[in-house]
Amino acid sequence: MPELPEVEVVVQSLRGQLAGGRLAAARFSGKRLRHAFPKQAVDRLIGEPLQNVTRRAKFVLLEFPSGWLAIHLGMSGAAQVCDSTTPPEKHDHVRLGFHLPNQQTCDLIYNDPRRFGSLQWIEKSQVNDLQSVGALLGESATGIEPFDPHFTGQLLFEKSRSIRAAIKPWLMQGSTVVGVGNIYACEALYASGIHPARAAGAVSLARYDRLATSIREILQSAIDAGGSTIRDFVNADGVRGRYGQSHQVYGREGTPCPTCKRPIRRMIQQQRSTFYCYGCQR
DNA sequence: AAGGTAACCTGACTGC
DNA sequence: TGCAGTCAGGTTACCT
Repeated sequence: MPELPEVEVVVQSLRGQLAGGRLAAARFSGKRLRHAFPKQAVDRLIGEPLQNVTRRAKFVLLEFPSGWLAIHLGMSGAAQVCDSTTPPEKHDHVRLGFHLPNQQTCDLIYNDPRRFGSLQWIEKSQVNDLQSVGALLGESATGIEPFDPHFTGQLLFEKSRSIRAAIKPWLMQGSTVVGVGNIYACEALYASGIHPARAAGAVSLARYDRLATSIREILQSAIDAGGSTIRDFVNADGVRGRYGQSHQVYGREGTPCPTCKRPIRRMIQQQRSTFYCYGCQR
């Protein structure tokens, strides 16, 4: 479900709805997610104030005085804030009850049919900045944030010199730049005219400059549009994203390329669909 | 050590 | 109506 824009949209709506809240209760379905649910840590969190909601790579970070509760939405996860009386639904796995400043209460519900997502706990004592939080969460969260001013074409160029693998799966790994998943990798490569199967180490600095710019612009436009909804993405208010209407190649196999009118093609890389224009991308 | 593959899951959709 | 096959926004353990 979520790449960086979708996660950012969820973070922003959670931040608004949970501001000033204090964790009051936690329930877990018991079903195995990607990682074991950190039950002990979450139980100890009860009573602590939620200080902030932020994002690192594709993780939603709920910040408490003692650490971060990191939520990953996997492919099909959703984090929504509901009234405490909202009845449970199928695939609800975690329910966090909050007391809000105005004497109100609400529940943050984590629902995930495929269970590729997870909740992990990062103790603040072992970590001092968000960069190291990412490193503790996994390989896919080790790269630079695309909106960090240090993310440039020059950086992509330098990091890619010894890479013979295709540029698209290399980008998606998250060890160089984080948050670029299947949709936005396809879109950004199309926007910068780079063939997704080209070896990462065989792309020039000038083209990496264009790619870095495209990545930032496309991610920002997607955030502004509330994210992409392919089938089921909703933000924490249950609202769907509108960026899907702006996809130039993703999910558009057979339709004419917006630039040269040749049909968009689909191929498989690392078991993922890649959409591209064989005329415009070299 | 880089790079490819299989695996983790459920649900929606297509075609016979 | 049903059944089989395909596909889906991600990540990582495990091969070569």
